[in-house]
Amino acid sequence: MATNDRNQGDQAIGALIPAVPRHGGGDCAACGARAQSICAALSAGDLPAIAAIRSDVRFAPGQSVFFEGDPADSLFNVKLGVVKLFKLLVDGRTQITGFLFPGDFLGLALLNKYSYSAEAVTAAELCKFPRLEFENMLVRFPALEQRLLINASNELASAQDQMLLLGRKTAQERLATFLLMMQKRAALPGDPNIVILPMSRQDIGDYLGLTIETVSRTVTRLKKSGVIELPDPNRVLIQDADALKTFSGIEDF
Amino acid sequence: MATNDRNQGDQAIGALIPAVPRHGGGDCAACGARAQSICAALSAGDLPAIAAIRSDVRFAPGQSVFFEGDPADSLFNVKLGVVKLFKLLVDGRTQITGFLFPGDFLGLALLNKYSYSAEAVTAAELCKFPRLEFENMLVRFPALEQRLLINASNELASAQDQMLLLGRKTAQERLATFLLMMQKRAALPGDPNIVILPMSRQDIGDYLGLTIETVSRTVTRLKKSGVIELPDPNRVLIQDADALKTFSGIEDF
DNA sequence: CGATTGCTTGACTGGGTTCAAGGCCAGTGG
DNA sequence: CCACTGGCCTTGAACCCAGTCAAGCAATCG
Repeated sequence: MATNDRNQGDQAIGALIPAVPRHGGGDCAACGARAQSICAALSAGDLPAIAAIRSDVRFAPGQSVFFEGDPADSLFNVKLGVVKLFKLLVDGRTQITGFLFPGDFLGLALLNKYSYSAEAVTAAELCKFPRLEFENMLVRFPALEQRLLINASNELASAQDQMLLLGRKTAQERLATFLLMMQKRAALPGDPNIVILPMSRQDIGDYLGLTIETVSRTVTRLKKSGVIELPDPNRVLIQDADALKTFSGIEDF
Repeated sequence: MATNDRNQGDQAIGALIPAVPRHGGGDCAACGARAQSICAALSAGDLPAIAAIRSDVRFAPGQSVFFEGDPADSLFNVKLGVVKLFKLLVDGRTQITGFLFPGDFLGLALLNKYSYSAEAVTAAELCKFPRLEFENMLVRFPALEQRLLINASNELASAQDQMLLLGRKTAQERLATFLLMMQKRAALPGDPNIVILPMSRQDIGDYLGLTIETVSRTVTRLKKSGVIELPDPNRVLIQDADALKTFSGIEDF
């Protein structure tokens, strides 16, 4: 069993940068995340319609985007930075269900309540859509709804991978899988073998169902066995990708 | 770490009942699963269109519906019985990602490959749709696609609950959560406190990330503490639902 | 500079796994 | 009718991987 009763009050930090939206943000044509986001389903001609309902919101590291149980009034696209989604048990044990990168979508909810919490890991900028207006867009642009379904299917497949990891993999297999996943999503442009870990050891543990100490020890073991190097704690150099793949339990990488 | 190298050849049993489809099955109006299935999104007038492309398939307990990696040519609705979805590691470790009951849908896939395996737990009857024809239906009936998206959102939410369970809950909390979940889905009509467990202890373990022995021991402990009774191994009488809810980590039950 | 924060390391503990045996029941065949 | 068999579940004993508790260390910041 794993208990994490670290304090939960980080969102106070965020108050430094009040997440005030700039309205009718327009200019989706210039959005760096568009090509990777659900908005790619829209033609250039349709962009103004969605630009009219959107706004930008910024978050400081540790600042909360929304809490589990909040009324799900908004949907978001990550434009910049990294966001984590997580669920809590009453005693503070935390499970991070995913890390979101630019282009990723969040906010789908049942019964109009978010079923998980979302918090900025790094400084982040999100594109925000009011729920009702967004739902109108779905009716108007079926391609957008189709894209959302594809999106949800992808997430479902990753969720199942993650269940396999959490239910059956060893600490070393979990770390290896995680590093390969991060390599896919956050490799340094220029050197695909240098992976940046924007999140803390605590976050990695909460994502992999491990404690911070086990994460640290396992990373050290991978380092000592020559599979990876650690120029600094938030940067991993993958020395032997094949070994990592073998450790990870080989899905498809 | 958990290893399950039980044999995988059960589908031979299924050969006794060759899963031969009865074609153009028609008669969706009489389908017992319709109200709970995605087909509820269609009006009575639209039913013939989908009836024309569907067929019925039957499976014996242990018989495989499809394997991870197979070309995803078909989508299915469970009409009768229970089906399990699971993923395997190379050494045989198994994670069941979900149990499906009548009305549940399966088969959404990326890149035209199933990303998990599906197998009948009990004798089961499934309604089968060829992929291409089904996709045409989605274009023709946007309400169906919308329903599918809602469906996927629901599954995603359960998947996140399951990640919390697998990553952070104790054996006892997992079992309590599982029994409450099964009560919701498989309570005996007549007495909502008698829950039928159609799957083996091995399946329960593979779903909860535990070994068969831990499942057995934990069930015994719950029995000894008076929370449940076991008339027989596949039937649970819930004596103290509140205690179960407390044990489970209380989500929303 | 002391204090704080985040990461690492060490020693010990413990919950769940592993290994092994035994019980129960349905099906089978002598 | 009963011995035998094989599945499935339960129980016991020993072990081990990851958790817990507790320092220690390095970088950052008032």
